[in-house]
Amino acid sequence: MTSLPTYSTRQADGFAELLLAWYDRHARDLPWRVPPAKVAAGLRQDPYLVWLSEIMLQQTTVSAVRPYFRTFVEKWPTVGDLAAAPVDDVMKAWAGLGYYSRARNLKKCAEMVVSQHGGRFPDTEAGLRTLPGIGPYTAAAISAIAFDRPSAVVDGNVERVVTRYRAIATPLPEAKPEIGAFVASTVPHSRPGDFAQAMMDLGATICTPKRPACVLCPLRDGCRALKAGDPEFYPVKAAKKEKPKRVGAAFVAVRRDGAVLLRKRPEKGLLGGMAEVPGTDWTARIDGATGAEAAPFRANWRPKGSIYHVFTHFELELSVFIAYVDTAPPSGHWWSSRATIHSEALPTVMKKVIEAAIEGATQKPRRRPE
DNA sequence: TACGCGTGGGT
DNA sequence: TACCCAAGCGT
Repeated sequence: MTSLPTYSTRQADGFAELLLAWYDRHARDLPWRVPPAKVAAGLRQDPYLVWLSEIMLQQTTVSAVRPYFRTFVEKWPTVGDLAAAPVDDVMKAWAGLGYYSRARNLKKCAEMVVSQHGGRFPDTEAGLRTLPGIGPYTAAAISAIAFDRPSAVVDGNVERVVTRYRAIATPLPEAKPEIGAFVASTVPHSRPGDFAQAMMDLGATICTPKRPACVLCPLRDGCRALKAGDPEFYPVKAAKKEKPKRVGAAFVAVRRDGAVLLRKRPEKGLLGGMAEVPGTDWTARIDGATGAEAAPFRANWRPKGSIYHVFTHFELELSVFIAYVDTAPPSGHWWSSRATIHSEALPTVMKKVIEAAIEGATQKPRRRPE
């Protein structure tokens, strides 16, 4: 059992004050945020909007989230609206944002808030942690931002800011407890929500992964990494694994009126519950079936080149085939018309496939290292 | 604990 | 180009 360093008030002295003063001048303007001046006037963000934005922002950039957040708030202005929505509608609205289990848990969570909490989010970290999709980070963020509690909010930005400020050379994720201890010792009992958001804004705009703008940083005087001359050295991370390559084939069946044949992927696992065109399994290159002979049914399949897509843990090359057929959909499949295809729950990789088949100037073979 | 889980943008 | 990265969670 290793003991964490205890941070005296003096070690973190001034940290929160300097950071908050900076935030008062430089807070980003974000649609899900109440600006510091309004927080000072007593305004709090709707916990539903804080939760929705935090789920969307998990491992996802602000620019990617903006349009989705707007759409969701328009479609489902309250947690009750979302709880009452068909899950397929939620998946369709989430399509393209990635990490689709977030969308399923979002829906489950909304239902639980309504059925078990009277339509109000729990206002403590422990209570929030009982809900699906809410982990340590998100529970702390909601409790601080929506409920004004002094939770230690630690995300990737905070990890970077703190490992630099304290010159913590322990690699992540091993360093997380030490980072958490520092944040817990530093978070102010006044303005904890602003403090959390200030840390994240600092990490996103000043204390960036590459070429941090230390000259503009409100914490530069106390930053040990800057003093040592190489802030970019931090945070130290464990080595990454190599991404395996997989291959497969995808078959775009098109009806005379332009409708495309779709089916639904299994609820669990990769792209769980999302729509796809029929295709082979995605296997290691060795014995992958990637030709027209692997088609799910007989038709005049014509090759339309291939598409390339990178997932978190593997690279995928799909050979694309197209055929014009006019039959009843096989069981479990459906025809999606030109009008509905754009609102299906199609992940980006499948949009690439359909694009290649239909718009398809055959994609120029991409050169990749073997 | 380590892995499975998307996507798009930056350098 | 080939990485790296982004407000993590569930198992």
